[in-house]
Amino acid sequence: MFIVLSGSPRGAVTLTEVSDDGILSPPVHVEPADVLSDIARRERDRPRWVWSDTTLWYPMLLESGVAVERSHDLRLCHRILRLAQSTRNSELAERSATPWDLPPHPPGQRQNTLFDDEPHDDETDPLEEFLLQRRVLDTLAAADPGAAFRLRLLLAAESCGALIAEEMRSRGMPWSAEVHAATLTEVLGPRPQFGGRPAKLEALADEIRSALQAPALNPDSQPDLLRALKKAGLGVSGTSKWELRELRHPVIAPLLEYKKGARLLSANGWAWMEAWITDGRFRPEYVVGGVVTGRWATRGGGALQLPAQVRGAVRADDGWTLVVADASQLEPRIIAAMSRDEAMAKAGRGLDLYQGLVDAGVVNTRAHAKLAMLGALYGATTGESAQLMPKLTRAFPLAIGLVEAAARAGERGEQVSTWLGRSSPLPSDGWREVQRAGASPDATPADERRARLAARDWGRFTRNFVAQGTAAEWAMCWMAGLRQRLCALGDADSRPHLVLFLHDEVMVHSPAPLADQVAEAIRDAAADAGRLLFGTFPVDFALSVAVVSSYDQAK
DNA sequence: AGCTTGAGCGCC
DNA sequence: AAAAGGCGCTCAAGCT
Repeated sequence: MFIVLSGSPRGAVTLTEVSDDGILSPPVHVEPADVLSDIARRERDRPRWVWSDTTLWYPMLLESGVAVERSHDLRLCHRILRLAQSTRNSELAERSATPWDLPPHPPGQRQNTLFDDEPHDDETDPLEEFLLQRRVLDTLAAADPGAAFRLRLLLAAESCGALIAEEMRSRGMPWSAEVHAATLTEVLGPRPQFGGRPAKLEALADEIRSALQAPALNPDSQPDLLRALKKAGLGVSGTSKWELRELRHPVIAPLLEYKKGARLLSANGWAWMEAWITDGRFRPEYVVGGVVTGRWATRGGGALQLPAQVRGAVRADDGWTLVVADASQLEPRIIAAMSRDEAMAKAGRGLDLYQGLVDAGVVNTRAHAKLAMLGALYGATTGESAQLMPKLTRAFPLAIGLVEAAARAGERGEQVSTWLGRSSPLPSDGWREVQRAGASPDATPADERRARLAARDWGRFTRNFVAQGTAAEWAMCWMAGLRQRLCALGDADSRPHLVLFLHDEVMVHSPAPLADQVAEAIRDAAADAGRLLFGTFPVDFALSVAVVSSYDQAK
């Protein structure tokens, strides 16, 4: 059963029940004061809540301690359906753009008036949109039941992801400001009282100035630094650390150390801490579906790029513990399953698929296995990685064939789709124009070259899209299943809960005595996700699971 | 003064 | 040694 919510999250709300058969009950009007209790009461029947945008509706509920089990996020689902190859000719895809096509609202601006205005017109009415989406899926189901099943699974997983994102933000990641501050002081020196560089960083800057004999140098200025390096006789084209690392000169060591410190200061320094840590919690804003492939993004805080340096500050509360799990070599296992490549699945039977490649005699070393696999997933064209590719192709023709086919499709300007049916965007008009010019009878060699390079670029993108996007689907199913299992553990006020999701990694903050049960739930949910997507195909989704008191102890 | 762009580097 | 997919964030530089 579905309940469609329309109106404004903080105002009066209209609820319409829609049965699984599509029968509508008369709409019920609820006054603002009664909305929370009404939703909480109806949640006992475990409906799927249908609303315009989880980020608009769910925070209000969570603030009042109301969690919901299932939802359908119309905006996220619309974006998937609109682009999907499998619903290509549907009434939804053929419509001109509506407000449902808008990207997620900009940072800080959580009130989106587009869906709050009352009354809604047909274009913005949540019930209309929901019925439209149902029609599209029903039509697909009649033509291709399997595709409809997978797409519905994707929409449910995406919507559940949106719930989880808000729940994680509501609980927050446990963060010790004391540990973080101690790390900063150790690396940078004490926090400057009146701005300026911290002492240890300033000392390094002085070392750099004297090593380069440039007393006025500001090491933060790329052009200044580049000029000074060249003047000191170093043949560099930029100031990046991977170029500097190769040089032998007294300035290199302090310069690299300076860069590392300066990076820590600007990205995760005291200012970051003041902006993002409150009451011992880090609450980043996750953007579900923020990446074209279906991966999540974040807005502010950089939660998905926490450097190893500061991970020690993620610490469980007293009496609690962190259960951290990550899927090993997820994307290779995904392409093995998608292509039904039994040989590659067999190589991934243990924890380490790369070692499995060595044991199967495909390559000589683990490092080669990793390099070759990354080349296959990202489309390496040169270097050692590309040279290893033929070995992979011989050993795993199905899996490699799958990513190669995705690359060729992209080069032709076609869409590709993930296992559950999320489709890649079409290339831009500019790209098509470049292809047209390159194929024209009076194309110059430069035109042809430009077309070839652009085609290859887009092919590398579509190649990676199918693997990265399907991996994201597996991860969302994993996490949704885990969330369900965690609900059955502990008491309401001491329940293990997700606090971090990082593409192929999850972290659960758990009462210490429940850690083993949480670890088991994580493993069971991973196995479930594999079966949900790929049925009985024998591919292992291996996990490494660690029970730790702080994040730096994982791995 | 305020905006965009590019370099650089952190994560998967 | 760098490369090759997806991102976010910050700073300085360069622009209006």
